Amino acid sequence: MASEIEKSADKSNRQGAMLGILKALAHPIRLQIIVDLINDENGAERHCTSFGLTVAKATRSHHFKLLKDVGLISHIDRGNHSLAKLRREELEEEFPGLMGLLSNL
Amino acid sequence: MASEIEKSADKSNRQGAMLGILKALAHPIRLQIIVDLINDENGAERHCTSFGLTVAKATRSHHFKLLKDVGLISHIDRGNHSLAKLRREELEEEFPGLMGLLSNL
DNA sequence: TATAAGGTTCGATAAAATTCGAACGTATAT
DNA sequence: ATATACGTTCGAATTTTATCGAACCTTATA
Repeated sequence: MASEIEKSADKSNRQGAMLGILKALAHPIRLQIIVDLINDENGAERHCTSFGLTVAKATRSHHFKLLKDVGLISHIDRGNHSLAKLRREELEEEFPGLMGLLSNL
Repeated sequence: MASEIEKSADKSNRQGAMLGILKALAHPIRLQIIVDLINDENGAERHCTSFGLTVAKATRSHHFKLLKDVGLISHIDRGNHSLAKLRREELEEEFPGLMGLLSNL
């Protein structure tokens, strides 16, 4: 059973996690990536190069790392190939409505 | 009737508006303000000083201006007194699910 | 094995956001 | 009318993000 303190901590972590997600989404490139992934078929895996980003590869890598660090995507690294996959179910489970909110853009 | 181009423009503006909102929410102080307002009773108006923020008044003013500029709150300025009100219905109309998403934090 | 093709990391630079004090403006109260 | 309280604006300093080239690493291919 959770004490008041634990519940409060949960709440804080939850808000912190949401803050991280909001920070990650608060950039046009990263928002576009997530919107694209949401509108893809469920479970789709996409090459990092398939989003038509017009930035240097170091910058692209930076943005994908950020999205991965906050849990928006999982990143399959095969050294040569890099695939991005939306963590759809996990996100819907933790923050119901987030996917739907971003799917209408 | 909307042409394809107009629909595309709408889409882009919509995403731009959402990007602005995400940027506004991507700061702990501003997120806390909005979460507090959401959990208040509908239509509540609150003094800017009632959120317990520990920043200088210039900083506080800056954050509230940002929230107002992206349409998250309306700002009633009486010279002396400053009240903040969540634009709940308008936001729910334009971005269904946003209020609900932030109400569970 | 050697070569090429991607992706990541590092270091430096540029751009954006945050913060605050000071000056100013506006309303309320004495 | 004067003083006080509160909010905004301005300017500067600090901090955080974003960006890119170069070097490096890993896999695939000749």
